Parts: sequence; C-alpha cells; structure tokens
Amino acid sequence: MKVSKEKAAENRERILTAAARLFRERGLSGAGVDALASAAGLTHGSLYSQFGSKESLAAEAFGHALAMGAERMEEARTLEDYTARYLSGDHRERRGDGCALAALAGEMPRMSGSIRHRFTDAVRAIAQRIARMLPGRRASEDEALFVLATMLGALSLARAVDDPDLSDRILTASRMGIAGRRTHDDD
Amino acid sequence: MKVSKEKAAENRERILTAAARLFRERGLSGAGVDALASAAGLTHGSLYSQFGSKESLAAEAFGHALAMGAERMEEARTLEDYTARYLSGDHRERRGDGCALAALAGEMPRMSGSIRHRFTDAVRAIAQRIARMLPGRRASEDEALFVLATMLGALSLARAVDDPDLSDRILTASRMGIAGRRTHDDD
DNA sequence: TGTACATCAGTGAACGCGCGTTCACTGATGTAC
DNA sequence: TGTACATCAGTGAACGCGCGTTCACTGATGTAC
Repeated sequence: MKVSKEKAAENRERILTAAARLFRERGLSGAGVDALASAAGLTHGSLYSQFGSKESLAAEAFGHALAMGAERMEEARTLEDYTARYLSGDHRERRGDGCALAALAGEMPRMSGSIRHRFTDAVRAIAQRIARMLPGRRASEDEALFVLATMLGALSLARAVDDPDLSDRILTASRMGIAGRRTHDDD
Repeated sequence: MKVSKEKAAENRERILTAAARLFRERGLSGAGVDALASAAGLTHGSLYSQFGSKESLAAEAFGHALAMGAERMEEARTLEDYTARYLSGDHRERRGDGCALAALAGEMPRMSGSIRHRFTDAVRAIAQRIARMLPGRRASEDEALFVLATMLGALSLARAVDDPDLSDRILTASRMGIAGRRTHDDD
C-alpha cells in the first residue's frame, strides 16, 4: 500500500543505515537483498522501489557509510588523536560501523562505476584531511597517502588474524610507526 | 574412470595452482566450484574426490599461494629491494599470483578454522622475514609488523582506486615512507 | 470542507540461474594369484 | 608372465537452496474538483 512521503523518506533512510552496516559486515557481494531489506524491517520489493537495483543501493549505502565515518572523525585535532581512534580495539571490533574503506577495499578491484569512483574520491578526501594535520609543508599529500595506507593495512590485518595478542601488537606498532616517521623537514 | 597415481597427483597439483589463482582474483566466496574445477580442466566431482569440500580446497590453495609467494620473495636481500618488489606496478596488476595476504585479508574476519589460522601464521612468518632485514636490535619485530601493515595497506589501496596516477602515488609514497621511517636506534 | 479518483511505496509470488554437495556409475589402474 | 578382480579418480545428473530481479496487486496518500 502507499505510504506517506515522510514515511517513505524515513524508510529510505532506514534501508541506507541498515545496508551501510550489513555491507561492511558481510561485504558487498556477501549481503543479499532479502537480508538487506529485512534488516530495515521491510521486504525486498521496497528496496527496488527506492533504489532500482542492489548495485545502486550499494553505491548510496557506501556513500552513506563514508559520510558517517567522516563525521565521526571530525573532532580529531591531531594526527596522534586520529590514529589512536582509527587504530583502536574498539574500531577493530566494530566492523559494521567502522571505516568503509577498510571494510570494502578488498572488493574494489572487482567493482566498477560509481562505487569504485566513490571509493577513490574518499581516499583523496581522507588523505587531504590527514595532510592538514601533518607538520611539513612539502610533500605532505604524499606523506598522507603513506599514513593512510598504514592505517588501513594495520586495521585490516588486525581484523584478519585470529590471535588477539598479535592483533593488538599490529595496532600499537603501526601507531608508533606513524608517530615516529621521519618527515621531509628532518633533513 | 580410474586414473594412475601420478596422473591423480598431477591433477591435484593443477587444481591447487588454478584455485590459488582464482581465489586471489575473485575472492574465496566469489570463486565457485564449477569455475575452480574447469579452470583446472576437470569437473567439480574430481574436486570432491581430491579435497572433500570447497572449504578444505580453499585452505590448501591458500597455503599453496602463500608458499609460492614466499619462494618468489626469497631472493630479496634488503628491505628496499623487498618493498620495491612488493609495491611495484607489476605486483599491483597481477592479483592472481601476487600476495595472498593482500588479496584475501578483507574476507578473513568472516572466516574461521584452518584458513584463518594459516593467514595468522603467514603474518607472523612474513613479519619475521622483514625483521631480519631491519637494522635495529630492539623492537624490530614490532617494527616489522608496522612495515607489513604499510605494504599490505598500500597494495590494497593501489588496487582499489580507479585513478592510475593516484595508485602510483600511493605505492611510491609508501615505499618512501617505509624507507624514511625513524627506527628506535635513532634516539 | 467533502467526495472521487489517480498515484505509487510496499507486498509477496514467481522467474531463471548458479551455488555447494551428493551419489550412482564408469573404466583404467593396480593387485592378488 | 598371464588372468581375474578389487580399487578408486573422475564424470555428470540431480538435490535443495538462496541469489537478484520482475510484476500484478494492494490500499493509504495526496490531489482535483
């Protein structure tokens, strides 16, 4: 049956939020349309009314997840604060509402179109966000890419291994590695 | 029909090699048993004769891929050589026979049992391999984990973005970041 | 304001398809005599 | 060395199941008069 415009908009938002979580937990190909719809308390048909296909829902949900992540990290003022949040046990544990880049990077080589483009734009945006926190004037964008690569790799590895001690060591060692890097200004 | 012991062993090896490639290209859940079998020139039934289930084939193929990767990297004598090979455009392009850790890390949080255990052991082994190339005496194992996190994150990101220039910058910046890190010995 | 009707978000059955796995069968291999 | 037979790697049909998508339908909403 038809539903009010407000209710429909609210349903759309609920689908996006649930999908952003489920895609990060199970992967883009691992989350099925029935699971996505019922996680939002609806049936799969409503998903097609709202988004047309699983792929375009995935693209929008991915953007949703990235925006929520950026918002959460907004308050970090220093690189140390930023990496401490990103490379924390809490972030490692909460895959469903953590960094969408780390959760979905592995699937990107097999993706194309707007999902992969959103991923690429997010990498640039986050690198610029990090670059603003770096001391050096020269080459800080490239240095930010290095810092981002370390953060994403450390989080992925920490989530992948089945030994909690090793996982902790990966996070801590990577935080220290980033903090102790030699910048261009040292020369 | 029955087949000679040598032929059966050769078939097993051919399945493992094809599976090691296909799993890295399509992911553990993305590569289906029919595709795996026909990539080796056989039917899916032979795969069950040899391995019993997709999961145990995946575990063995993963080990196969890791062993081949370790062998290939054996000749690297310095960390610079090691990272230059790992963070090269060639490695980025050849997902099917590149680092199995980078190709499959994203799926590991949803895996369990022997596959995840093999992954964890491989992380430890590669970290020790890297530690042996580091100059410092103290804390070099933790530093090796940081270097490994950076390498894996940079390769994953470089493969994920759809902009070749950005991809190159990620690889180069991460190589430079690793080369220019401040070790404990600097203090 | 009240009535008639068009709209359209959401439902649920049905579609073709590929998934992982099972199993009866084949027939060359390898063994026992 | 030659014969009879058990073994078992590999084949291909079939299984139940979940996938993404389509579509006729429902009925409250929102609009036109």
